[in-house]
Amino acid sequence: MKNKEIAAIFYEMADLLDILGVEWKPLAFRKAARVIESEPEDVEKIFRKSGEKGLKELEGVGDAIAKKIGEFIETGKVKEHEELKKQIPDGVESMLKIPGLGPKKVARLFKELKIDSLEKLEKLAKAEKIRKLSGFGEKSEEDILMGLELVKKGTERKLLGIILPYAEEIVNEIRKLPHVERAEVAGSLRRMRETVKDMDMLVFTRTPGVVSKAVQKLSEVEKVERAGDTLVSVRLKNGISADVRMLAPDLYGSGLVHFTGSKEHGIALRNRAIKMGMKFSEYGLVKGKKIVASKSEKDVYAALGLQEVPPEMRENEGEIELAEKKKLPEIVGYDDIRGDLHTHTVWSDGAHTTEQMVSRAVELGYEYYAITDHSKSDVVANGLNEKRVKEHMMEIDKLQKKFPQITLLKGSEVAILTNGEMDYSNKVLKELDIVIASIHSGFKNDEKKMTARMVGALENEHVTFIAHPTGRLINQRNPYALNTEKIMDAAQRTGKAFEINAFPSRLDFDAKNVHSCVERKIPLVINTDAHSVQNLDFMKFGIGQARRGWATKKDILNAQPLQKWLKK
DNA sequence: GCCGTTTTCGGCCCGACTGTTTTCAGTCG
Repeated sequence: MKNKEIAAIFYEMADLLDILGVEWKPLAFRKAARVIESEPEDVEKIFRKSGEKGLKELEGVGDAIAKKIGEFIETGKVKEHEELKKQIPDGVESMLKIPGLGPKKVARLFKELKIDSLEKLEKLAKAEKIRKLSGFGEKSEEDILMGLELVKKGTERKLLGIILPYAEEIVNEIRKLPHVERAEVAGSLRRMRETVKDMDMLVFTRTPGVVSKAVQKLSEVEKVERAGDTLVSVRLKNGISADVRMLAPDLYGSGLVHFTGSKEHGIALRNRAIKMGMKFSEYGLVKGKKIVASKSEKDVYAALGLQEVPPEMRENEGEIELAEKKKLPEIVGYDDIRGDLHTHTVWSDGAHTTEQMVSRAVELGYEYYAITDHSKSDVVANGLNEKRVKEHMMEIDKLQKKFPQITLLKGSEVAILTNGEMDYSNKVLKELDIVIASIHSGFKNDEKKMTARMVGALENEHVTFIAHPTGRLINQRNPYALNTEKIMDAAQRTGKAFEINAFPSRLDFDAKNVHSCVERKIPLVINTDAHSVQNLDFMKFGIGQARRGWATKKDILNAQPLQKWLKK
């Protein structure tokens, strides 16, 4: 799959063309890059099958770009890209990463001061040489030096599961401020993207100036970066930035639509408005001087002739076309999950007892709940041998009597060994209600071997589903070398399910793979993989990914009554 | 460079804030 590589080249070309001062072309390259990046089909496949003509079917891809894609597939290079790179040193391009420096300023720093590296930029900023350029001043130098620090610290995206609860806390603080009528989390957090760069929040008030000042004084604020009457940008104590936008209460709907994004979804909506003789911004859907819709999101979409699109689907990946035909899927809701099927206790590497975990499951209102500690070969996780499995089962039987309101399922997260066999014999597996198959060793196996291990597990009649199927850990570990097509084929053949693991650093399968499963009608389960009572609250992050992958209730086994899907 | 229910040429989403300006360009989301 070369889509990502090709997109990266076009993104880079756009940056380089920007620095050269070329107009509009960068826009076209970025658009094509975005389309290619999010295209589920392999563009190489498209090219091999139907040539440049096939590529041109893609939105934003015309003659020139189709030709470049073909060139990359054939030669591994794009000549124009190589030539651009010769004109602009890498160091110049990397200056774009500094907040406040865009293509115009970077071009001038390069041309007029011959700055071609971040080191040189730092040196000249410290030597107060940059302020001599017209349009730059003392503050510009300060900002550059601060920006350099940020770039050095790394600009890694933060985990949804860490940031969303924090953002919700802050929004709750804001709701308590005087003159605030409503406040909401917006942006990529509201769309439940697996990682986020910053927080967007919306505050609805009739006195934005007053609220702006109060927000700047919140205890979590470390530094105010920008402040106006409608927007406050702050850096919080945990190092993340937050944009707080103030709007009139009547603009609740248009404001939320605008600031929830995605950017691409927003652009598509605005273009649609223009075609309908209107204009759309956070200030409402407007015809001439008359506001047509602004109060609720539903109003705004309706006035555009669309069904209301759930935030998680707003990526301009076909949802608008479906909303137009009133055919949006009814995606799974945050209250639809009836039980968690992947949880740990102190019997292996969990922090809480079986009883503590079950009590919390009851509090969460689950109908059923599976206890699935690690199997014997996962020694570091204190995996259970056959004897302890039996003992744990007896404990679960006792707890079942104590908690009749919930159905307890005896399970295990069973390792798929490097030789492809399951860690317990079929005789043991047969005793279990839920058998999770997962890979915890031999991460470095090649694609063929790894795929075979997974397929083998899917073919075992006792296996219920595969946990965290790609093994990726966000920002820490890449997915296993794995042919996901082949394991999905095997799941289809055997009727087995895949997990959407809701653990913040996993979110595995991700939304893209979820979408493939939904299209192939492969069942899914959403689980927290909780290792503590608190972890059981991770469920919503998994549901978010399911919704991003357009999964409906009937695609998710544990959104359905137990007897509908559990054999035995 | 792409694209077409105002266009095969001439547009290309929209608005806020900052710094360096004396009215606005550049950057950001």
